[in-house]
Amino acid sequence: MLATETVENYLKAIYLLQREAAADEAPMGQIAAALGVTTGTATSMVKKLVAAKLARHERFGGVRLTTKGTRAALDILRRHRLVETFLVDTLGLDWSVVHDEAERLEHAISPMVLDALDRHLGRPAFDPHGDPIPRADGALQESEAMPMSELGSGDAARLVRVLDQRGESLRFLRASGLKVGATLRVVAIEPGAGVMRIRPDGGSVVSMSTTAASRVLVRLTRGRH
Amino acid sequence: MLATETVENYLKAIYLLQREAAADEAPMGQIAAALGVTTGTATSMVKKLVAAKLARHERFGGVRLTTKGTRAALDILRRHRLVETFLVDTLGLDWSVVHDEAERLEHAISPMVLDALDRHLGRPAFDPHGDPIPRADGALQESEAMPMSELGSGDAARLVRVLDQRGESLRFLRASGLKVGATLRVVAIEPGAGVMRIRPDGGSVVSMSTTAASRVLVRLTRGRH
DNA sequence: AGCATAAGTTTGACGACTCAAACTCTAGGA
DNA sequence: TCCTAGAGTTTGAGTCGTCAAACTTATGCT
Repeated sequence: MLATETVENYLKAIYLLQREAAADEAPMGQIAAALGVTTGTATSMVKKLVAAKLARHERFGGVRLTTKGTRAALDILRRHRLVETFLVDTLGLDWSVVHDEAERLEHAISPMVLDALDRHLGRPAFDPHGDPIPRADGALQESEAMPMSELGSGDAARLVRVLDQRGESLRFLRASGLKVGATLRVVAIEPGAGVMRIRPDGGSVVSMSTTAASRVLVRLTRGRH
Repeated sequence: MLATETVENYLKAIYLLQREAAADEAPMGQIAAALGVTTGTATSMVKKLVAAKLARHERFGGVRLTTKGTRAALDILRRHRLVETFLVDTLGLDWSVVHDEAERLEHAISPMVLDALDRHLGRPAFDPHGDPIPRADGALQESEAMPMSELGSGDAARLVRVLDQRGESLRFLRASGLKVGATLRVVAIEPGAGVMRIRPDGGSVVSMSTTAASRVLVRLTRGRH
């Protein structure tokens, strides 16, 4: 089906950037940045993906995966997220380190090992960061959630997903008692300072920038309305 | 410390061939065969290992790892065997398939994951084939054992290690009830035919060539003397 | 409209790993 | 001793993924 480890990385990066981008297209520069290569390198690799019918691209435009490319990207994402779940649930590693580890392991997992892993973990639907794990057939169920930054003062909510998976951010959240599944309450909002104050249940109040809060997704349990 | 996946594969192959070879040197042709490359390729890679002080080699001679190379090879072997143990013990895969899977995974395991895996498995000393797992410091304890081919008629023994790890051989052994830890008895030996007949405890008699039997190691529990 | 700047593309080169094929050495008969 | 078969080496070339640097296009500001 698909080829090298490098190709897998490009597909995954394009897939994720496409989800984020407004135009549903991944800009070449961001693909390059995501992979840590020069834009020239990204351009020539994308050319290869296009030749393999994994992506579409026109000169000076954005990159978009084909159905085939999307299917392959979801397969990689499935491997990545199952491996992360395994590293946290079975091996007990901290969620702030598993992303990088999974990045390496995801390419070495065969379908047989993947299925055994899935079974061992009880066929989980979400990984430790709350990201949905694509099913083997490529189905992906995003969970309903809103950015924590949109909560109002006094709102109570449950944390369901963390989008920013840099180790630094994850360590801050864990240290604050903000993990997936935790409930919390908005104590105060200071729009001028761009800061909100949050109290996780059973923890003490922490301050977060609105920007950081916008990358944490929650589900409202009791609104202020 | 060490470099690419390819280099790791060469080191592991040389280490294993060196153990087997009479002269404690790995012949170039066998290195090439083990890695599935031409001898020309092996020659040039070995040249690189020598430049990195991982191996010694003189023109038209055999290859021998340096202390540094041996240390690196043991590290890879540790990863390989721990992964195999994990695949069998935790994920429940059959021992006839885990070798190839571990071959891919061993290169993607970081020290942190390796240690977590080791802890999760209870710091095992042997893998599912009975091969000793090198310790993190490079210590390796070979178990005392003799080839099953050296048993005499009527001898009882426990199977402690399987050297031939091709899927075909392992499937035969498993189907016969001959797994690591099993006890067995030699029913008959027919030197002319080069065949011995074995009865695993709780199983029925199976025939094996002396050659195949020589690659199965046992510990005598009751001799015929 | 005109132009500077940011974004993307192309080109030429390189390192890692590989092969095929020509070549060289070693060792074991006759 | 000589010669040859087998093992090993060398050379030239190719693929993959990468970079640096020269070049092209698009965009947004004045």
